[in-house]
Amino acid sequence: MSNRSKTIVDIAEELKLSVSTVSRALNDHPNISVKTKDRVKKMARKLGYRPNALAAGLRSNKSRTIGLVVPKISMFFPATISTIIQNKLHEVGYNLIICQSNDSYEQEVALVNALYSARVEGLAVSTTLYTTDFSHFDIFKQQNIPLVFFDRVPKDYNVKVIRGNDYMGGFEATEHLIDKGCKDIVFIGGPLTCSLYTERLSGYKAALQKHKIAFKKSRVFFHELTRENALQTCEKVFGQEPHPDGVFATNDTTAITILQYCREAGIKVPEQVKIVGYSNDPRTEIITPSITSVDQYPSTMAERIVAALMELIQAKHPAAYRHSQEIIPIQLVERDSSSSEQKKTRSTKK
Amino acid sequence: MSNRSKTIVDIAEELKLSVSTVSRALNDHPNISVKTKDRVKKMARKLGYRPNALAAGLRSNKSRTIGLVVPKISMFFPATISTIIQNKLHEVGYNLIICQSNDSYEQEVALVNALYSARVEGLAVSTTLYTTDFSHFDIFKQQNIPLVFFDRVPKDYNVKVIRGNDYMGGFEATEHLIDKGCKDIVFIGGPLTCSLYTERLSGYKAALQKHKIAFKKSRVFFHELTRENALQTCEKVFGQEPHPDGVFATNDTTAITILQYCREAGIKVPEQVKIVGYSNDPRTEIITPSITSVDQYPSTMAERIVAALMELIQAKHPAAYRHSQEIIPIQLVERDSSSSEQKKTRSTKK
DNA sequence: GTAAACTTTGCAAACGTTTGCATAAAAATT
DNA sequence: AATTTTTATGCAAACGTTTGCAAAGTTTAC
Repeated sequence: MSNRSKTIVDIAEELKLSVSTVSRALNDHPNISVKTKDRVKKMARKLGYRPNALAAGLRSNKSRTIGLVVPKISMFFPATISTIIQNKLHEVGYNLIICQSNDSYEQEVALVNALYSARVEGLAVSTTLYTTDFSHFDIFKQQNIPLVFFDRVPKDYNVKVIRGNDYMGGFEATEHLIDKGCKDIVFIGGPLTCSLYTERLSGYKAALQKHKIAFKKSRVFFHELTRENALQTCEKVFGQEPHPDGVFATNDTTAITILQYCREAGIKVPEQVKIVGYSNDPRTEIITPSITSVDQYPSTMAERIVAALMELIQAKHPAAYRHSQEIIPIQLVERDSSSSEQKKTRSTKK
Repeated sequence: MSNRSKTIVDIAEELKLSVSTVSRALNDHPNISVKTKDRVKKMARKLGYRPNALAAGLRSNKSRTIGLVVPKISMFFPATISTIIQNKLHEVGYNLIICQSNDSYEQEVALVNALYSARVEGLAVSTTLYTTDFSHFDIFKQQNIPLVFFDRVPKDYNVKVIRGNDYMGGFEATEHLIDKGCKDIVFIGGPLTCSLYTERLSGYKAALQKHKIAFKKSRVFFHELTRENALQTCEKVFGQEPHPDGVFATNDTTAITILQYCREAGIKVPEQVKIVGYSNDPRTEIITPSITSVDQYPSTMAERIVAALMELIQAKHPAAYRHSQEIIPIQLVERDSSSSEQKKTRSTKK
């Protein structure tokens, strides 16, 4: 019993055709007659033929595969982006290899190398918090393989970038708090090695300045935006008077943690302190009081990423496209955590 | 300027060695002297050599890649599973291709074929809600490629299965409601084509029976467990008297929706109706009142999946392992939505 | 000093495709 | 009827590795 899996050679022999004809027939090459195509396809089905993508990729240098590297696929924003990218790519016949760096630089390097080794035709990346050396991507630039950075993007690396308007996000979030009456606003950001947080910080500063509020170094904090770190910062911030009257947390996990801390500590939100988060994680809508957050339109971003990759893959003179920046607008979603109205019966969103 | 990327042939020429020696040197084959290995590796670095996984995979029939198919990577449970699988596989030098079927049977078939075409060395699958024909997996069985189903698993397809104890989950959730005083418990499940829901339903029925509560057909509902469908069911259930005093929702999105509906409609949870969800989605802990849910230990499951794949890959006589079932225990996590105590000051979990 | 054993390297085929070029056959043009 | 054009097919090399086998070189054993 021949357990060996069938190849186009088997089809060719069975039909007394050459392998080249079979190959072309299966790929719907225009030079092959309809009759032959039918015969070949029928025989392929009969023999249970399965194409070997490795062989095809090796020979043609086209793997029909895209690589995606994100910090963590279980976080809301990257998860949403990944979902949509995958679906869009599937529509155009590309496979996606999703990888997560776990915010480890070493893992990112390893993954990028592995993806190159797999000869992906394009790469989309949101870097770790600590990636400042981008030389592991050089090979992609050298070989002219489409390379798109999104969300967390390099600061000084000439490449295609698609990112949210983090400056505006920071600005609007802060100004919103000011509009609602805050005068003493804490900023909690991730490490400044990461593009996102420098931008959001700039926006924060600009809003303060516009409204003639002094920037105080003691009111800004930087650390990985985990629950544990957020709690520590809460201890510092609320451990001594005067309490701030507003907190701008640059991710939603942090915003949620602060809200819970305040609830526990008997600090009323939004009456005593108002909170704004970032990313519009579904949890912000569910918690009580619901949390104002900055929506980054992940689906728009994902669509743009796929579009950019496809453009670059099809481009004849690719170099031209490579160094542009696309900025996706953001939108502040106002909820109860920053409300200035009298508290009224809470209403769930329809 | 030679832009062509370097191969082991280039290294061999440079060093006046044969390609076979170079290949073996790079793979740390024991027959190669340490001295040669060093020379080869140094030269590889110098030339900027990058291995071609397609070529290696083609020749050796070992792609060092695993495929994963889940319904949707942005949902809590599959996202968590994917994250851990990816990390575990990375540790042992395997790549992972994550795919989502979007609960479409056609897409599942297409993805499975693509993964076979990519010659993955193993496949882990959680099926769509509607997969009842599993013939697209036959090729993996025929070719003896490790195949592991998890969570949503086939009912009549002889294969390795790792799943949560959904029967017990259904039983404990229901019994818990009964213990808390419920006598009229609504069950909301997904389509019965999916293994999960038949099991959970059996558990529900068993708990009713044990406590001598009659099973009423009018109190069970089946539909895709989306927010929209949950709202419709709410209309039916709460649109007429008598209201049930308990609801067992077999996923957390549904549980959350019901809670919000009740809040809106002025039905007090848990006083008038108690709610239990399924999966222990982080949102259940955050919402007020927090929702009792069944934890499925996704990390344990993910670890078992990877372990099973690795065992199967290394197995000499693979057939033996193939048809076993592993059942991961579940745990009911009690929260406020099913509490029978007097309402007291709400306390956030530490 | 010769045989046996071991270590290290090389030869060449193989993996399953794709593709440039040549060619045969058929159709269209003169 | 001869020539050109078009259509359909085949030949053979190539993609970059891995690997069974042979062989050369070195060490060990008697």
